[in-house]
Amino acid sequence: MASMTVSMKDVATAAGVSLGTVSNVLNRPDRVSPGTREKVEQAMAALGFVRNESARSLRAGRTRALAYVMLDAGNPYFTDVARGIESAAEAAGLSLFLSNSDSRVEREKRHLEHLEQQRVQGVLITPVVPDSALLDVIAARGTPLVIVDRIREGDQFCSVAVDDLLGGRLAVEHLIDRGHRRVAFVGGPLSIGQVGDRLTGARAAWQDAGLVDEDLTVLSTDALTVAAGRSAGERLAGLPARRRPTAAFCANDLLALGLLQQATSAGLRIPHDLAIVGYDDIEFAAAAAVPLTSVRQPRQELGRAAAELVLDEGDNPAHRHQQVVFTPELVARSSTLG
Amino acid sequence: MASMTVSMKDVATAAGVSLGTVSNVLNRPDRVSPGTREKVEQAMAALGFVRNESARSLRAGRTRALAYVMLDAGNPYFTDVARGIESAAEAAGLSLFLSNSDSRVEREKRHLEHLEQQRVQGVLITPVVPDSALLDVIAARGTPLVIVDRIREGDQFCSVAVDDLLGGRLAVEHLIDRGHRRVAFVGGPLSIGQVGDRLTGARAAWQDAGLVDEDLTVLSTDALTVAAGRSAGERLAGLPARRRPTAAFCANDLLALGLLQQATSAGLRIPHDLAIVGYDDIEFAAAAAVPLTSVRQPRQELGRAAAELVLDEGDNPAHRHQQVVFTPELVARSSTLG
DNA sequence: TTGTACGCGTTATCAT
DNA sequence: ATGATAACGCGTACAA
Repeated sequence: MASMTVSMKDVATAAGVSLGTVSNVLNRPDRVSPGTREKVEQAMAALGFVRNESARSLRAGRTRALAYVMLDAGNPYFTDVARGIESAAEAAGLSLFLSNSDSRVEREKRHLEHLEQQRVQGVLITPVVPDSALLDVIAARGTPLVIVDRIREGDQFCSVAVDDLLGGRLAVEHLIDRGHRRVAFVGGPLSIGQVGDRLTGARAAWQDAGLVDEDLTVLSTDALTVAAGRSAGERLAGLPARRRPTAAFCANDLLALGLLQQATSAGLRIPHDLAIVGYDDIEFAAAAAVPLTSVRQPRQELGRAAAELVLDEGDNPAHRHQQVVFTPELVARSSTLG
Repeated sequence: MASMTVSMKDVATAAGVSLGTVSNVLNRPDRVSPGTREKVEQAMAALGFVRNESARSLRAGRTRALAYVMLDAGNPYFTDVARGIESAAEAAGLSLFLSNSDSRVEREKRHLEHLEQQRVQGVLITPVVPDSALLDVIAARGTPLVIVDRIREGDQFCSVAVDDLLGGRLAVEHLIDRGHRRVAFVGGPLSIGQVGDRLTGARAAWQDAGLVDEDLTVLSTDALTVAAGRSAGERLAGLPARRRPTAAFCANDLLALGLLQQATSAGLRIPHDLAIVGYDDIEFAAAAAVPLTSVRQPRQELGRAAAELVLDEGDNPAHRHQQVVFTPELVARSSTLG
């Protein structure tokens, strides 16, 4: 109905007090006598007064909000990270704006521009391309910015990530322990830092075990999705059994699930014919028909730590940029333990 | 570095023009001569000017943004709906604020209050409790509000949903066609409208086929999650084979995946010992080791339609509230076709 | 074509 | 304890 908007001035008039008093009721209730406070509060309720956040932000110079630009909202990994961020934001009395770049640079750019215009207190982002110049521009202009899930060297900003070299190592050491001597690394594009690091860690473990490079083959994929996993599964299942790797280490769980599904439907038994290790340990990993061995990352903690870093950068003049690295953990399940 | 913020006034000074001219360059570029425009644009670039959205919104009386309050950001179903909303928002030149109530009323309330304070142009919401009075209050105060995934009768607001009665019917008719005569409905809490409707549709199909009520048992769950599905699976697998239903219709895919996993690990073969139908057809449904038969909902279209309704309500004085109902579709896969 | 001035709703400072 | 008033940055009507 009433498209008319109620302002503090209207409340003041209705309550028969001045504008300043209404403001005091809202912001320093102790500075106003119980009687007038009561009057004002009743007027607010009667008129349906709603604070105008735009005006507050304008006055304050910044919004009471944080923002997280997700790389892929469809990936439960990132929604878990977002949960961690939100819990920290809530504790700080801030709201959280979520947006989704969907791995596309132009969408990411659009979101970042919007957020800068909103004057959010801080931006958390899992960037499509971590060394995008836009990030530096934003940070240079004064918006606290933290990179999530990716380490960037240099002192330009803070970042939080999980040790992907170690994660790759854990996965492959586990496979070697289980007796595998021909392993495929499934993932891509390799230009994605996480993917490259996981592969590097995998190779290091392989070499440390004295195995030859050729037996750790790389099956490169276009994307880290279930569909890409399926197509990798086709390629793998198409190989003659003698040359086929006995195990696959996938750069994330979505790939692993796609691979698992395709391999199963091609008649391979998991883990007997093909063992599979995923990465991220999303909830669906444990729920797969063959529960998936995976490298678990402390997602919520990652998000919380990131949020605390932006907040510190915004509030603490003595803030120093830092790189926080969490430690992953292997969770062994049926897909390798048959 | 520079925590100093650049305003249009600064740009005007730097470019040697007046504030109004800078504004014109931004909002009506045609009303300004190429020469001065050039000067102003260079000044903006040099100073790193970023428009202040708070000031714009204050002036305009509303934000250039829509908001979607999701019921469960961890459920891919809702992120797909969000994608549809975003595409419509983008087409209208608006940004989209995503928030997640996580099925908790107090979180939903908090988000709604924030959004009202932001003066967003419209709120889309999949509510925890569809008849919450808060929704009416917000609508009454003038914020266009559309209910997503739930029909609410009465003319208070618009809503978009998928026909859950039909969906339940499709699922059970399919099972009857496949020869099943003892079926379990798995879902809950039944107080959730969608769940109740799907059950009602299922019962209708059951009765239409002349089957007796007792053979359509209800396995009630606490939540629509993978974990709840697993525990339902335990209960089901615990029944003696003679009494056990030969098929389960789950109120959503997460339940179905949990059930699938638990039943498999309890030694049941899918679909031979137990056929399973899910609901939503999320990507993981097709990717399960036994690909899941599911009832598909047009998620992106749902989101787009909802967004168009809020926009219409905001822009079109002749707007009339309406209830849009989409039609679901059964996608048959191995979990019932074995 | 360009400049001036006012108001959007809020907060904070300064008087009273 | 309360009231008056000046910003915050922007958009626009109006004047020049």
